Amino acid sequence: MSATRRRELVLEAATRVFGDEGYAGATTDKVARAAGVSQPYVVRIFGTKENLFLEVMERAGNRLLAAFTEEIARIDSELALPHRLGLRYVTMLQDRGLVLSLMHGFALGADPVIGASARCGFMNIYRLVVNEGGFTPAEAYQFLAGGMMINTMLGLRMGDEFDTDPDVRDLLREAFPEKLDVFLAVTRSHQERA
Amino acid sequence: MSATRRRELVLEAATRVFGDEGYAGATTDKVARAAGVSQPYVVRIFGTKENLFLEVMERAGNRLLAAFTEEIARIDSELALPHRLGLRYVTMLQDRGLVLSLMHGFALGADPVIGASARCGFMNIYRLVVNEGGFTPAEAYQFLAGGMMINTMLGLRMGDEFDTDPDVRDLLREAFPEKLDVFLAVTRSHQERA
DNA sequence: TTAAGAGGTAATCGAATGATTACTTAGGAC
DNA sequence: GTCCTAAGTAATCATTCGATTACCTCTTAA
Repeated sequence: MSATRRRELVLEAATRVFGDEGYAGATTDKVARAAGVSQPYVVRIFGTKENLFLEVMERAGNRLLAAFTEEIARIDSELALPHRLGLRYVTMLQDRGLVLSLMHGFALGADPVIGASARCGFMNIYRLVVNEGGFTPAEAYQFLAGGMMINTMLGLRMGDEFDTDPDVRDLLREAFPEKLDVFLAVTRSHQERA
Repeated sequence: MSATRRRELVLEAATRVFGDEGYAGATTDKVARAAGVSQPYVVRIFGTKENLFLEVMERAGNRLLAAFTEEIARIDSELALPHRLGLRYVTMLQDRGLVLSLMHGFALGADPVIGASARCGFMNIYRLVVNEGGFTPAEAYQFLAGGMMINTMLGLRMGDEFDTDPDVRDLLREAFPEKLDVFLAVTRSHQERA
């Protein structure tokens, strides 16, 4: 297999593993197993585990930027842009580990190199919705806050309790006023992992 | 020193360490050093590192519940309750690592034991503001989303860029419309750690 | 035919880490 | 005084993990 294709497969696997276990909790061996290659090869492709995580975060940030950019460019919709971006974000939860890897990175701001990259990635989203999407800072804040709440619901696997706790049901219905089915489907697909 | 007092000191130290490094990234040795005791003693007090983290999360959740409960009981204020709870939350950021430890736990929902505890702690807050604070589910959602956004700004150490990036300034002014000074003070006190 | 380079792995190493064991010390109770 | 218990540590162990080294195996071009 070509090196670039293999590299992409490893990045996808790493995204899932880092999303589940976090930076410190994940191991290069778990990533290698998930990608179907040997552990030394993962290290050889990316140099260090830290480098691999940085690439995972960068890739995730770029995917979000690309999706939002595409949505901003759409004109064949009567829905308001914040609403459309929110729907688009929920759709992206199906890309397993994508936003969870970012969330783990967002909690590691104390790390000099990971923190700097995470701050940069976050602000790129902010700048996009303000500069290209025409959001006011207040609108951008509200949009991002909703995103962080969705991240938390995903990270907590809150969907696992949807059927057992009526309060969870109420909360998730607020967090996902339209695409609750998508979130619950994502939850179920994550459960199959274990 | 009495065992209970020592135990409390270790819990405080562990809260800071787990807040900075996360569950997997933290080590019992770092906690021990921060608490001024030996590593085996930390293990002996709490049995396992996982147990220690669970106690840190539980303690943090209880502190939040206590503060919100107290604020809900206050009647000598003309401010709306969501507003007062938000101010109270920002005040609690001064307790170093408290909310960051929770945030790390919120990203570990895939872990069977940590995840269950984290979900429980989160829903306890939700239930409090709904049942005791009289919030509608929509109000509770908005309140919690703001909290998750604040957690993210703290985890990212976004305050470090307040002076260098005007977009960061705009965003933080939205996230902390009143107590921005408190957040920036917390940021600075965290920097002194390194 | 063969040499060379790309894609990949097995074996292994050193450091870090959670946990265990055995030991030490201080302070009452009798 | 001495015994006993609670508080605490030094030494150490087994495992795990990231990284390194040496090697293997195709394909391809001269």
